[in-house]
Amino acid sequence: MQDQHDNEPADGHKKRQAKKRAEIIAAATEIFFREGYGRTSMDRVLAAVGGSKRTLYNHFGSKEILFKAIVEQVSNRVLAALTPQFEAGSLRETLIGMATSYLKALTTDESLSLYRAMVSEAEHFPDLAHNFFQNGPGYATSHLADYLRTQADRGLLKVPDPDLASAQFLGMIRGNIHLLAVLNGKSPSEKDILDSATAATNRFLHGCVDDKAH
Amino acid sequence: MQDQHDNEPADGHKKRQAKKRAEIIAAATEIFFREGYGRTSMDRVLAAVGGSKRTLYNHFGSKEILFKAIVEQVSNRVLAALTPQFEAGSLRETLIGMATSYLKALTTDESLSLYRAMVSEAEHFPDLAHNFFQNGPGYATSHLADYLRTQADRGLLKVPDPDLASAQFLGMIRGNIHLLAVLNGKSPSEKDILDSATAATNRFLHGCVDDKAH
DNA sequence: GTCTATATTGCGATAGAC
DNA sequence: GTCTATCGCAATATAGAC
Repeated sequence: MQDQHDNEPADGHKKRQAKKRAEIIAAATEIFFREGYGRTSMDRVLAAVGGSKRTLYNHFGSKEILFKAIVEQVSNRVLAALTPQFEAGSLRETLIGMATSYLKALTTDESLSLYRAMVSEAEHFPDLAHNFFQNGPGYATSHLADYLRTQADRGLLKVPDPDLASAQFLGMIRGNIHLLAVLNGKSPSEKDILDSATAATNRFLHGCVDDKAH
Repeated sequence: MQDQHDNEPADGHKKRQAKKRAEIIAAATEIFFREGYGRTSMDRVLAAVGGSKRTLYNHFGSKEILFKAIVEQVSNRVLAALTPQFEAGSLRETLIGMATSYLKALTTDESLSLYRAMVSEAEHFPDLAHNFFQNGPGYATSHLADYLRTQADRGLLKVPDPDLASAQFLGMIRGNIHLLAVLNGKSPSEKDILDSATAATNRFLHGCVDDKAH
């Protein structure tokens, strides 16, 4: 290979670099989220991914940088799934479907790990914690609020403050299920999720819907 | 037997020991909760409390033991305050008062620190995490459930499953306030707390109360 | 590989309580 | 004076960031 310009690596080189980077992140993610930031050592990461120390530090200049890269990558996977998805159907059916998918996304292994990491490291990585809230729970709240607002405008709901109502509803959906999963390290069953979603929707609606039934 | 058994040290010695123990715990609590378990070193604790390493290890044989002692002590202070307190008054007033005191207790600096520590270390101290849930959120839930059950028996509430309703209500009270406080590290204002408590109660009641008003 | 940090222990001296 | 808790300092061994 005599010829490629030294400053312009060919695609193959970039690909190899990207592959290595992905391998490091994949291996490190598992360790960082299982052991926590403090207990995770770069040596341990290196042992898992293989290769040389030099390579590891060429990709990620420090432990903090590696951690941030991990969080960013996992956030992109996890937080998008938190956004409420509305299917067609009655108001009640829509809310139950949304609540189910929200609770399911929230209790994924990866989601629980990210939550633990953000709560643990909020003080030392305030920017990560801030982004986590904005793109995760915060975005889900305001997105659901938009839906509630449209339904309120149609007279189907009585919610003077859609953002507040949205946060209430999401909080009710989580109930104790989320915290239990966080502390126990195991996701709830499908049945628990569906039950909680249904019950939360019923209680939320019967407090919001204009109840003129005699 | 003119005096105490030879194996039982006199009161003065015990008192000095107890004082030192309290000093260690006080200094260590601040560091463990601010820095997290992993980042906290015994040397750092020692520098804060002063004295000798041997004394530290005589009181607490290891870092883990010290951490457990801290969690136990803080739990006793914090978790008791989480238990819903019911004052006399109408159902609505009672629930608002309960919600307010619950949310206030939940967003204390110490309560937030304990929450972070338990979430962070749940995997490595599963017994602590289990006790935390049982004596904290779990106990609060079942205690409120008892109250809801009595009100339901009197026909004032329509709650077929008081435990579920209790978890829903408490989740609604927390809304996003608790997570925001956990991630930001600062407690919400009195106004935010009272507003959330009132709004949650209103929504909860209008979904439970038998709404025959035409 | 290097250099620092860290958990844990040993031991003789000291000071406070009886 | 006799306990007993504490102190100060050194040492060991291991791990960790870079």
